[in-house]
Amino acid sequence: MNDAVEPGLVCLMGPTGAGKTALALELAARFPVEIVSVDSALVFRGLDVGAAKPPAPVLARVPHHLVDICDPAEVYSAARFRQDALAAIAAIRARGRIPLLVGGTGLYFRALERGLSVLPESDPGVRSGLERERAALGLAALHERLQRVDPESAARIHPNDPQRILRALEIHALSGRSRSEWFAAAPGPSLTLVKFAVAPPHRASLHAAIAARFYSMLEQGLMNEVAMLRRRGDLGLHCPAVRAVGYQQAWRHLDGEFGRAEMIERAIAATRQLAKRQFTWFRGDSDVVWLEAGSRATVDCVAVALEAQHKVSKRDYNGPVNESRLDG
RNA sequence: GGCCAGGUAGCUCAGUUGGUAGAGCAGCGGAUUGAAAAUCCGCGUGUCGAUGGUUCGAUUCCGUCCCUGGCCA
Repeated sequence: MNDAVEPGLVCLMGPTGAGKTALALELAARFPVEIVSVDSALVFRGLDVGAAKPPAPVLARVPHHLVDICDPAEVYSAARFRQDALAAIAAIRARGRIPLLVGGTGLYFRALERGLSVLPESDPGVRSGLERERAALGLAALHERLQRVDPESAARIHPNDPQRILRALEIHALSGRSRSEWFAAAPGPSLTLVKFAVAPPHRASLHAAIAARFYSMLEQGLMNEVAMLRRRGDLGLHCPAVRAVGYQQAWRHLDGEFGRAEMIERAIAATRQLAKRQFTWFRGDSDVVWLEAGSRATVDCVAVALEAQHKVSKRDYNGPVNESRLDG
């Protein structure tokens, strides 16, 4: 009714290994869709087989956004994601095409949907200073300091959670204002998402798929990929890219921390744990529509949502929609 | 075949001077505001190998048997 209202963005969420990519590609064959990846690992160049990145020919055939946009030495973030995703979505719509958001990073979906508070960006200098203090004084001392500068955040952040304690202190050091003061301001504008989540019928089948997929990653050259990253010399376990599931375990194995069999066991377990945390994000969201991976009904269900989008995009933008894609 | 050491949670093991047991890992649930595939929090009933005996009471002590590993034949 109101043309100023953006149509809801169709999202495909789900745990790693559930079959989101296959579903997205099937939909891309039927609709003028461009995929916006919502995945904190796919952004990194050089993380390919281990991150289950779609292979190059697929990326070439179906437009993908927010894949291979960051060097593994850099730190990507939810804030950058929000900015990049909004730009990609606007560009896709301007082309008269339909953005399809596909991924498993719950925080990124939330950042899009609810917005983020305006906060000072992380600063490597301040961060490493705090890391040194942590090593010298201990985490408890830092939590006590947070208690003084920002009691509200200190109450919310567990004393054993170094990442959040350091970030809260960083915000204060950078700006002189506490994290909770920044949070008090309204977050950026929210977006309407039409959310579908895919999952295998049973946890056991997900676990089996995860294990099988890791062995196939090894066959496809995961270790070579990691060796390549190591050869650069500027990466390490402190890099978010190297901490990614599978890469981290391979890296530590090559450091001599444990043998190959243990690496495999740890990597598969870490993947299962990742999938569980992803479930926690999506389950907590009451307006997610759950679909069974790989079924005909699932494809049709998302297709209906995209169909609605397609009408809207034609009406609102009247751009150069490629009709031949429709019955592709 | 003999001797020795083991058989306790899905796995690796601790423990009970006799009152039916607890860690790590795994698993499960949760949190999640510029690292999020990260970071953190919570959750522990298992014929204590089997079977007889002693005992008010045995996973614990004793006997026998089974299984595993090592050494000796």
